[in-house]
Amino acid sequence: MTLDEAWRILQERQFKRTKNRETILEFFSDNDRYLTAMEVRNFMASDNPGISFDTIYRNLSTFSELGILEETELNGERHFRMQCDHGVHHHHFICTACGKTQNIAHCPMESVSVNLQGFEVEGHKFEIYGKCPVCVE
Amino acid sequence: MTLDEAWRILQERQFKRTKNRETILEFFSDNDRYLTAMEVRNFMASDNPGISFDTIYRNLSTFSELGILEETELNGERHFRMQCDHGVHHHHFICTACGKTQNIAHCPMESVSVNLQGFEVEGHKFEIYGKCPVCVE
DNA sequence: ACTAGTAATCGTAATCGTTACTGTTTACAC
DNA sequence: GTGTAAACAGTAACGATTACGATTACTAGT
Repeated sequence: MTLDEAWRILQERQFKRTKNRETILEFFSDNDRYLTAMEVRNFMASDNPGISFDTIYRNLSTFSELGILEETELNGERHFRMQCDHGVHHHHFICTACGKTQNIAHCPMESVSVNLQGFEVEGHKFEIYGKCPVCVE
Repeated sequence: MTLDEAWRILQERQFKRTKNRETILEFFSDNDRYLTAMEVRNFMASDNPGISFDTIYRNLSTFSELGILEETELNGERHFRMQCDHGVHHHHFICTACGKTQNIAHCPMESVSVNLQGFEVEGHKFEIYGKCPVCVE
């Protein structure tokens, strides 16, 4: 997901172009990994110390709903990253040290349907956790 | 995991047999599904209204560490259930309405190693969410 | 450009789930 | 029974998230 694509989506849905949204999107665009709300806040605080939690969480949730960001939960904390691969279904290896991800093309759902007659599947989560080559020492 | 097995593990490790632990374990034994700390608390409050959060979370964490309970995180809340299948590796379908689970024998890790040279894998999570046959309407 | 209307924001407080602290009580070995 | 460490109750603190009233700023329409 590029910045241009993100803004196109926002404009289509009549969301306004504000300085805060620009800053948030640039931050995600420059950091290709999972980030917490607090990391976003700390980054934004450098040129806007009074930034509100309301603003951050509201925008992160909006971006996530629009498919601009993808979201996961690690250790009880929401993490966000720029949507990758233009919405093609995929999973992630996630580095527990730096948040960097590696795409996993294989989706396990193809192999499990046999077990689930009568069940209504709404979603699934497949994530691998560990250290990326940079963080492994 | 039966009550007897749980108590055997606890006695091996010198944990004391207390009324609170009995109540907690019975609750999990009688409810074959994922439960929250709050559900445990509400159940215990019926005969012990002054039950402390400390007691509940400490015991749930202990049981989880000992492999008596298994634990997952759903919507930012820790959920616990009695360990099933005697520790054999497996995954779950989890009903988002009632917390009931269905075992998934297939583990996707067998199919992904090719992507992860140089990565140090520490763990993984594969869960399917939806409605069980009882909760589907 | 000006203004109105509404979306977005700030500042702060409230909420939720969880963890931590301090005496007091209890289980269990001797 | 007695001693001792574990477990507990009661409560406060904590971190992440959500909510709210008042203010500001985008954008469309004139």
